[in-house]
Amino acid sequence: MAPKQAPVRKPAPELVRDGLRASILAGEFEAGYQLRQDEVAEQFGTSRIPVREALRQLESEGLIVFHPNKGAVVKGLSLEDVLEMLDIRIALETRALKLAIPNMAVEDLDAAQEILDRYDAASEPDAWGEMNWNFHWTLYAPCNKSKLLSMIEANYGHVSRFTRRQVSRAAGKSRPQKEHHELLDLCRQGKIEKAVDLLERHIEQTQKSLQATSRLTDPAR
Amino acid sequence: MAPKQAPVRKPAPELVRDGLRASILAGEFEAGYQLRQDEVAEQFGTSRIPVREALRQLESEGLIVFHPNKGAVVKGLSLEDVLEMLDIRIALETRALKLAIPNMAVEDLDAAQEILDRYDAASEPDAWGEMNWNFHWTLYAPCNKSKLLSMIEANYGHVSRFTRRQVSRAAGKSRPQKEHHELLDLCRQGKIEKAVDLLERHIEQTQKSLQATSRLTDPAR
DNA sequence: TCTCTAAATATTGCATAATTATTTATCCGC
DNA sequence: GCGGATAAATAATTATGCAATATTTAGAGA
Repeated sequence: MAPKQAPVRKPAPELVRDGLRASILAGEFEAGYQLRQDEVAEQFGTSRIPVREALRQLESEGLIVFHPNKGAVVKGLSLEDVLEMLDIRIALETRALKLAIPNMAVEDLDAAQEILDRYDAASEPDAWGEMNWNFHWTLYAPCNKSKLLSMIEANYGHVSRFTRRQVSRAAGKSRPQKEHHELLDLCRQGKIEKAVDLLERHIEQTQKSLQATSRLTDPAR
Repeated sequence: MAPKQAPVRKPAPELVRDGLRASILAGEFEAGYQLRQDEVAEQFGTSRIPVREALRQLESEGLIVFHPNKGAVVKGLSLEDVLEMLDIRIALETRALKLAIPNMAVEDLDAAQEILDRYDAASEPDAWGEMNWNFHWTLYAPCNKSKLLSMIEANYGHVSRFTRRQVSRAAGKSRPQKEHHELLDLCRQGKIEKAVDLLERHIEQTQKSLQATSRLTDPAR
């Protein structure tokens, strides 16, 4: 039997879902934007049926909201919502870190170190976000818990959609980066409790930065 | 203007989704059971279109799995999967407890106490599960984080589908219940760190019980 | 009897069509 | 002009139908 490449044709609903999700997370739509079904259908070259299935999944993921008989709109998040998602980041990521540290290999630590070095060298704030996340992810991945990791990824995607530019600039680079180095050191030394505590404070710092910048942005609310 | 009751008719996909989810979580289907679209549609008195939307949502929730061109089956979980979900319980619930304790009112503590008293009096293991969860929930609810709480609820639903009978019987009543009393005391005294630590160990205990009973159940694997 | 193949059957996937709800436009009285 | 009712247009929702894929059954040959 020839090792025939499985002719995997992804079902339409999944293509639409993945495409829309990428667009939404990339910030291509503003909050409240209405996703018209025939429009999306035409864009993906299908009928509205697969589109509706995709939209329902994105609804379950919390990216859009369905209004009965009025369609789906891209979900907006309040400051409180984002702060809560940062609490969820703390919850999930501290657990992942705790489980990951005993499993960390030298390569994992080296990879994290390398990211930090590049981070140190980088000057444009726009690049910080991605490197920041790569570093965190490198620390969590060794926990080897696929569901936990995918929840972390999904939650971070939501958060970053709203904090992308704001936080990294506001918080600056030096303080978070200092904490990153400390965090990596603690991982190296296997100091689980201290590392977890630091990570918690590290993300709480993001909460504070966000609150501070938001207070500046809309002082009335 | 008359205070007319809004004639809110829930859309079909949501009815089907909620109905199927309840059935699955109640354990009415065994893992691997195929949910035929015609069958479900007839059961709910609709066509297959809303059913497909409901199934897609349940897929996103992790309750079923879609196999292209073969339909949807109720998802089964391995021991590792359930243990991982208990890790997620620890992650989410320790955070919720930490945030809840400063907000706990006397009524919250009294409600929790009352559940424990009824728990002490109950003799049938089948009732333990629900009371156990009511107690935990009462401790988390004051955190006032709706998304965190709904994640906790969803995750617990998945776990309990597989641990319902197994764990509560295997672990017995006395040890978990002793920990419940301790936990409530720590909440009363506002000892956040100690309470969180105890909760973590409490759920880890469930992991151990589960591993122990599973080792007894299928010794080969 | 067993196995392989092919027809029959069942089921999914998706497009089209019909229905229903909502929004927008138009008209009329004031 | 300004409401307010009515009609047209628009969009969402759901039903139906058909093609594609998978599964089962039946039959032929060893």
